[in-house]
Amino acid sequence: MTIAATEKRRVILDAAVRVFADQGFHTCRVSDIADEAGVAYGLVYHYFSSKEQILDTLFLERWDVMLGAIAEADASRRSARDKLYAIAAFIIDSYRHDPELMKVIIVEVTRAANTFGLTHLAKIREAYAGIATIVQRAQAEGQFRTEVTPEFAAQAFYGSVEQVLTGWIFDSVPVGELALERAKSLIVETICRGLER
Amino acid sequence: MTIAATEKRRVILDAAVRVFADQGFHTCRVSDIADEAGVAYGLVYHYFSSKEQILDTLFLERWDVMLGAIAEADASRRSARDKLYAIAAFIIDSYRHDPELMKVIIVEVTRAANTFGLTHLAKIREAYAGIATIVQRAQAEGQFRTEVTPEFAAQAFYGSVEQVLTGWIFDSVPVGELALERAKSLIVETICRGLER
Amino acid sequence: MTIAATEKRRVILDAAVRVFADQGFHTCRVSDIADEAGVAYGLVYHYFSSKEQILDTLFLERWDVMLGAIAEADASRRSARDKLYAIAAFIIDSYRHDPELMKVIIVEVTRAANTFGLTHLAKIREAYAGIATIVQRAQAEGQFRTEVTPEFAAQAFYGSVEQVLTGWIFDSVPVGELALERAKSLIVETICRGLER
Amino acid sequence: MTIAATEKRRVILDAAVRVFADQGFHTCRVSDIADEAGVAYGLVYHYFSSKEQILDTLFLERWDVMLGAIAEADASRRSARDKLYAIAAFIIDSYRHDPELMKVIIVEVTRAANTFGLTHLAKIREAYAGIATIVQRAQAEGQFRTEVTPEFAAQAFYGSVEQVLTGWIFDSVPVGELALERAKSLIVETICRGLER
DNA sequence: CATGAATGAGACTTCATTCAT
DNA sequence: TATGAATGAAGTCTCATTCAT
Repeated sequence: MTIAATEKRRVILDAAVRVFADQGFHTCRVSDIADEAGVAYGLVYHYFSSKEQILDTLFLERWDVMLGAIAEADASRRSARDKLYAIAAFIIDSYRHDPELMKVIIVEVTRAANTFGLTHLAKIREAYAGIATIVQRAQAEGQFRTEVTPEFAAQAFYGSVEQVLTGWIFDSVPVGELALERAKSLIVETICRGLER
Repeated sequence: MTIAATEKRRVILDAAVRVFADQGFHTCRVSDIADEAGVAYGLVYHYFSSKEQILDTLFLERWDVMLGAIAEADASRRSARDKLYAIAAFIIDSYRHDPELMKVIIVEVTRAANTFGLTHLAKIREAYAGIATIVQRAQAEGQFRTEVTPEFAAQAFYGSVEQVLTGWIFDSVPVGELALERAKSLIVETICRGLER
Repeated sequence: MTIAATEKRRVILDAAVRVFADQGFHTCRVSDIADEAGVAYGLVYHYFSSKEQILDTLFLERWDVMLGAIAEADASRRSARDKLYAIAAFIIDSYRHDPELMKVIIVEVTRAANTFGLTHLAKIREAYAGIATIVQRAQAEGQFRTEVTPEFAAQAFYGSVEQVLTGWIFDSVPVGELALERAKSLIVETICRGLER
Repeated sequence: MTIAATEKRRVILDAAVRVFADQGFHTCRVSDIADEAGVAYGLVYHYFSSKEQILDTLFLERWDVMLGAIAEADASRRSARDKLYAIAAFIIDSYRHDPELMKVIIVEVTRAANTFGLTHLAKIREAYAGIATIVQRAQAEGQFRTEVTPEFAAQAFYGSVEQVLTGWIFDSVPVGELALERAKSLIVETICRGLER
């Protein structure tokens, strides 16, 4: 595959992000993506086997990075609170960096697990599992209380973060830098105080 | 409208819950609903103007009950923690009573706000606002810390609850009675400890 | 199914015969059939699940009649020559009665077995088998020589008939009544003289 | 044209035979041929102007050889029966030598005359005409009866041969050497006895 | 109220062919 | 000669919605 070829593929993916974010996956047409990318209709099918596979690709590209971030946080020698902060920060910075991509991932994949026959459920759960591991270690080391199961805590934590992002995504007002930074602390503060001894 | 007529309408709505829960709103066909309800194709359009309106009806029916529950909790003379417990309990009991309906509401409406041109966004936000009011009062009365804004706290609280439900919804294993009960306490415990002074 | 409904189905089938005969199965579009039938595009798919299923229906309808004719000939108390004459006459009269339908069956199904994954091969072979049975009986009774296997003779006989029809099908000149009648005798005469003692 | 170039052209033609025989002309894609030949997509279009032209080439290459064989048989000083035997033998040996090519020619061209706008009809009829000439001479010389027209006899003869080949083509069981040899005699025996005085 | 036949716009996908390199 | 990315017309099938009965 030549460099030029790869570039067109990227152009299509980037266009798809904008189109999915703007119109929604179900509502948009493949031709909208082709138009947005400035390429011929058929080229989309040269690189991707279906509209859904474009979404899959976008999701997996990004989600794998996030799983990496979670694993990295877990592997570090920080406190559980700091680890969770790192994760919240990663997600929120992802949103800051590319809000459209995060919108697509959350609205069309993460929060729409039903539609695609639960294709990505296993992958999504890896993230919950990674967070649960962090909680579990913190409980074992006595930082966190054991009343709440790690899995449950992970759900609560991730749910809070995603809900906050969802709020921003559908807000008419753009989110300021300050709000983004504060959110990191507030989520972690709220959840961790609930979990800590 | 005769009683028989009303009954058929109800039969269609109940069938729609099962079909939406099973196949998803976008994937299912109107004829699937008619088949499931055991009525003729056209009768669906006698009672509802579109497939979407069926979903709207299901959502609004239930959501209004929930807004009532939130308002009632707010109006009561209990502690903020007890109020939030009442809300979490209401949502979880809703799931216990009719998991398919809750699945539809969460997966197809609440978590899919993008798809329907944000139709129900305002209505959904009323719930957040109701919860935020409770938090705000608790802050004013000194029960809750003021570091976290009421809106933010409401998002975190609601997000946790919904995320836990989502976990159940996509779990292959049915949730036991005990787990349902425990979840109520755990969520409130986790979040309120984080919010309380 | 009401009578009217059945009629529209028939109208579509009859239109399909004309369109398939004129343009060929692969070349024509479903919309051509709908147009020829004077019905809406979607109605074709109301009655048939695919373009191919229309062809299947046409073929099976007619072929079953032919299998009946072969079975009837076999069951009769006539000489083998007369039985084969009856079959040749049936096929040729089928062509006389509805040349377009026979063109479609021969050109698009019988002689195109490859295209449809050999869907109808078994059904087609039933006809050969029926003819072979007639030959076999004639051999057992001493009317026919045993040098040629019944299966082989059946192929030769059916092949001759179909080839003659094919000639007519692609002829620019329409075939006269006389030629049709003579063909019956000539085929049987030629083949049976070869088979008889 | 260099030798290498010619070779690639041949490689593509041979690959096309396998692909057409396996998938059918309409079902296969040009890229399937390129893949099978192990050449780049575009090279197919360097040597051939269209997918159809590949089939045309395959057909004409082989058919001209057959017309030669028929002409040769006609020109020889043998009996009509021996001439027809020579033709049947040539066709059957063609199948023995390259069954896939014969399958393609019969299934996709000879028996599918409709599809390609009757492109090759004239060429195909040359074969019938050649056979008819042999019959005609035999009638003129008193070897064959005159009840059957030469054209008709040619159709019956060719139809029998092709039908037998078609049987082999779609048989799951490979045909033995003996069966191939016997078929030559049986066809000629059956048809000529019917034609001879 | 009830039926289900009829409508037709719309979307995805395919793939023969072209063309720049 | 050789490559394979790029093009875009064309066609099948779906399905929400309408409507005559």
